[in-house]
Amino acid sequence: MSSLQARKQELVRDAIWDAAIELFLVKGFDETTVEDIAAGAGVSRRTFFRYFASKNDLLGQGIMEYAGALRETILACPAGCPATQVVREAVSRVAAQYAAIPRTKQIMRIAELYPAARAAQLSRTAELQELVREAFAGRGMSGVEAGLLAGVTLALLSVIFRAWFAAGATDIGRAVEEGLGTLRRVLGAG
Amino acid sequence: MSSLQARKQELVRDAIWDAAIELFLVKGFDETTVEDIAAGAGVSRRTFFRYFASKNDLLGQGIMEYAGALRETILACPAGCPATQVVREAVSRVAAQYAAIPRTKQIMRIAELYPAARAAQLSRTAELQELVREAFAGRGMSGVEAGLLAGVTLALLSVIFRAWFAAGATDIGRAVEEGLGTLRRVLGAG
DNA sequence: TTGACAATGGCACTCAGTGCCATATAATTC
DNA sequence: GAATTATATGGCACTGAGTGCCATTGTCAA
Repeated sequence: MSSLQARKQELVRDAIWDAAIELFLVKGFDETTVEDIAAGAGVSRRTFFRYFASKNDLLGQGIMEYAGALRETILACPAGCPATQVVREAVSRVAAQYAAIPRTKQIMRIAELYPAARAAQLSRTAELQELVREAFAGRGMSGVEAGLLAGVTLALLSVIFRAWFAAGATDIGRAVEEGLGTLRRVLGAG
Repeated sequence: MSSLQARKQELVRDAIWDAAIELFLVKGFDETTVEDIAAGAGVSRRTFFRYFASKNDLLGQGIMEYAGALRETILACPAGCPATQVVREAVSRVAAQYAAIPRTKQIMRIAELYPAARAAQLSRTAELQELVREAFAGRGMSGVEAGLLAGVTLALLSVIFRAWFAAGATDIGRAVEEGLGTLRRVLGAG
């Protein structure tokens, strides 16, 4: 399915995304209207909404694109696989994928600058955590286990991205191990 | 500050809240407009926005009312206090407080029924997690530790509320212990 | 080339959210 | 108790988000 239409759609989607990020960084998130973005991308306002459900969706869609991969990774681990191993694989894989998207850093920068943008991203993160919870529950875990592991998984992802964003490059596999180690150590005492 | 004005404000706030919950449960969340709520509370649309920043705020304000208590509990623990103890106290205290609010169950019911309402609540939960993270960081922890503990804390709260909502009453102290135990067990292997 | 199908643009509409100002009600002062 | 000052409210008007509808344009297949 790489027809001319599909490629044009990808082009338009990218144009919208680029125009939006540019404007967010220059004018600010709240000050940029959908109309501005559409104009910047050379497209009508109406068309914008055919690609993105909302202005916030511009920030969240990148996250959600990999929700499926996260879910599959969790469900793909063999039945007897210990929970930490599942978390390890899921976090490593998704972090690596997400870090590879060029727009990720710019989006994190925008979220860092503007509270409304940060709120939009946090909202998506919470949504993603729900999906992860359901995936863990699908592995035959109790609701409590699934909920806690989902929390741990997303917290790890968040911590890793924070480090990755702050320090430039990060060895993601190593960061996951350190995070799990920290968690064990902190929870172990008391 | 329990003047006549203050008591009237409380009255109006409650009237709006009650009207909103009633309408959400009867008409549905998306189908209920701010104008409906204002009319139901016997107040103008403009006045609604003087009490609540948005329709979503009706669902989130209950959560955020206790953000301060959560933060203080975390910061109040003595310096050498182990992290699990901090988490234990924070979760226990806030869970008990939040469970005592009459509207909590109805709001959870609404969030259960309507995706948009659930999204609004999740958004607030994520916001709360940020505050908790900052509180842990304020205890002199590393960013990684703070991020992970905040994730664990909110996951525990979520799990406990889920149980509390499903099963009617729950021994919150016991639930916290079980949650922490589950977490140690699950993370210990592998 | 023609006909089916998808993408786009433009229009109009509802609703959220906000600034502004006039009015009414409470608190304060004399 | 009357006058004055704050504060809460209501109404109005405005911008912007998001959506349904339809005419138009461009793409694909026969």
